[in-house]
Amino acid sequence: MKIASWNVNSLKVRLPHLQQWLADAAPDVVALQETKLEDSKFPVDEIAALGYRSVYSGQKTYNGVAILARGEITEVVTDIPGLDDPQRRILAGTVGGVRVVNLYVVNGKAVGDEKYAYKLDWLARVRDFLAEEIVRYPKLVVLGDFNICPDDRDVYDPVAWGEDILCSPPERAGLAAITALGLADSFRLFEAEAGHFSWWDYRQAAFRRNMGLRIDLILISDALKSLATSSVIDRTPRTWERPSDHTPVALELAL
DNA sequence: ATGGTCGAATGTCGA
Repeated sequence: MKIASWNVNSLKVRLPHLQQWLADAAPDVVALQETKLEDSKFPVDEIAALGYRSVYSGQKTYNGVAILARGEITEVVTDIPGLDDPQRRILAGTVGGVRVVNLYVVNGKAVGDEKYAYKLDWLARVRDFLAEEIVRYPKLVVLGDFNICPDDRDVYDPVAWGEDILCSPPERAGLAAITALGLADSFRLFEAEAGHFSWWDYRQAAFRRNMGLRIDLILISDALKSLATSSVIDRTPRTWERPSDHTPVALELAL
């Protein structure tokens, strides 16, 4: 089973890339972020034509998450229980016995900004939700755009970046509180080296210069760790014409 | 030193 995550930065603009990538990479499940589409405008038919079912929780202009899968997607959840949040940033579903939780974590703008406070609170709420999910669903995958670099290996210039947004200690602590539930950063099960990124700014020719960050993560529970056979970043779509600023990441499970 | 690029929208914000 191949499970992927991709922040498409507008599904309307990126639909051709998604169609191409589904055909090339043939994932069983894909979590999308920043679809920026109202549910009534989700391209269900175009995606069905490629053999995928869709569930989605969208909003106009901002945010929006979706899960596409070859199999049936059940037990869908679109909100953190108890959190009244109009921003569409979380979507959970069960596919082939695996619980998939798709996250579009708050960016936060800058350390100290009110959006930063919202980010830290949102992360804490997600942690509490996942603490319940992992009990109910031992085979748990939590993936998406985390908007946090796990450590300095995930930053092109960690000295220059310092403790700014996406790398501040409270953000990393928020992520650590989630991994401490028993959720491993699957990419690091296979690759220890620095310099592997999933996002590059559109400005300053950042992709060409590999000035990127690894902020798109696939976390897996202990029950799935022994089944993981690879976890990679697929840079190819970032080389295409008019790309998303993020490129897909993908996990292979022996399931 | 400061702004640089996209997307959605058509001002300007969010990333």
